[in-house]
Amino acid sequence: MLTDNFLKGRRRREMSAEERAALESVMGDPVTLPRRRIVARRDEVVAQSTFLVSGFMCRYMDSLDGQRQLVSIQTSGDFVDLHGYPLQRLDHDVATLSECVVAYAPHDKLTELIEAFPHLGRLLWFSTMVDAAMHREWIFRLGRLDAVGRVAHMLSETYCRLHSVGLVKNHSFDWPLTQQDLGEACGLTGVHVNRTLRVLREAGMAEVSDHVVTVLDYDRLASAGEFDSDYLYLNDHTRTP
Amino acid sequence: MLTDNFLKGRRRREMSAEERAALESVMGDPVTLPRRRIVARRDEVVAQSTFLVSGFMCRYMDSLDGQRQLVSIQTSGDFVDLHGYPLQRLDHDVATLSECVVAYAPHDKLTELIEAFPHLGRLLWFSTMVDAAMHREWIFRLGRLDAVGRVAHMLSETYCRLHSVGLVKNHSFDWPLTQQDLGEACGLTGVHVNRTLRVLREAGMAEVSDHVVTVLDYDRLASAGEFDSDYLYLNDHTRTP
DNA sequence: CGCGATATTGATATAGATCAACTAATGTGG
DNA sequence: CCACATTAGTTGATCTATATCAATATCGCG
Repeated sequence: MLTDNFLKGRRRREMSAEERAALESVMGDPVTLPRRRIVARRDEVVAQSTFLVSGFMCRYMDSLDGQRQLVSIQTSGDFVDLHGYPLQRLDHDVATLSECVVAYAPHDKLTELIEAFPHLGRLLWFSTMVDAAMHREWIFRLGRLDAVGRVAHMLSETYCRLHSVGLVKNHSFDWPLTQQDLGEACGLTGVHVNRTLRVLREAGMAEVSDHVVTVLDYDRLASAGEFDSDYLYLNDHTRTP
Repeated sequence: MLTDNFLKGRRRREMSAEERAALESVMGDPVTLPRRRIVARRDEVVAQSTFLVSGFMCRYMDSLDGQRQLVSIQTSGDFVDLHGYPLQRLDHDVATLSECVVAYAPHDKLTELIEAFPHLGRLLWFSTMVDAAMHREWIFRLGRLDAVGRVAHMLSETYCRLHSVGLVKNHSFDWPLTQQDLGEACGLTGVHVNRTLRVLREAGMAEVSDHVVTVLDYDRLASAGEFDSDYLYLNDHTRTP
């Protein structure tokens, strides 16, 4: 089903078959989007939210001089702009990083869904709160870690998230971001990301090549990024990669 | 009433008298907390959330070498750790910055409240999504603004938030944070915050003295911080300070 | 084959950190 | 009420991580 990866591997995922069917029923047909496509713009009034079935998307904000700051990266199973449901209008832009399959959930149907299944409503709320927890971790990363720490933290986070939905094979996962993109997520220039990745590679922690990340030594990578996956609210089974 | 400032000045505040009374009824008696008191700790399982009636609180995370990063500042009318309701356990610490009056809302009562008043449930969700929008703006601030921009943005944000709940008088508001605290919010050292505040003061944009911030030229301050209050989701009446 | 995008490396510049000293305010115990 | 300790703020000198600028290399693709 389209929503198979929704909250997969997370604590509190307990969702009845009935609830899952109800959630699935509010989704429109799946749509394939090309890479680097803007999906929603800041200030836009939104009447539906995007569920990411597969691929990578991001949310970002641009500064006046055109510098871009990613504020989140979304992967398979994420309800990308569910934030737009209570907020009604977006405070950031949303775009694809790779080719993506998405399904749209109209907000009026979400309202019906939540009134019929209050517990499912709390799960949806929960999923947006995990996003907020990731935001907080990004604030910490930008405010208190140096370049090596930031990149190590970013890679550790992505590794754990993708592991929880079964998208890590042989310690590797697809990674459609350029070094420039990674810099825009970590508050660094593309050039410095390049040098930082070399440090991680030469230390035998992780390497990125050909749009695939391979985590060579998770413990040391996580340690370099002061990373602890607690804030992802994964369940015991998927928590340790 | 205790919750008078909840969502005050925000879009979508529409709350019926019945809803407001119901919200008020889940709050315990108000409690006064001293300044610099830790209220909740990371990893703690939480069974109640803290509503901030008056004063300043913060949420923060410490790095391994003891460096602190504030991830949010909470002011009167904020449901400080409502995030803990869907999440059940916290990913950060919570403390007071000034003497505070708070009221606690037990989570089991919140569940009853939301099932009885689904619309009120969406308002609570909305309030946590405004927090998430602020998190995103903090990510942008740390990732893309220089020291002057970060501090200008922080002061602009606080000015608008306090204005919306009526706590700005004569372009001034109480500000219990030290320069060190402000640095911990902006990813700067206390020393550099000092120099940065001097720049803002000498430019005639804002000054901080004796724990009071006075905004001398809001337009230039906001401009220096690339600040646009959209993400606070204020209504038309309170939006322009 | 050639062109735009991406990655890599080197040289130099700079914003902010760090270290250090001093001042001003605030509080506390004798 | 004063002596002294503690905390917060201020300023200067120096250091360093990362930005910036520049050049070259590589790769996928029309």
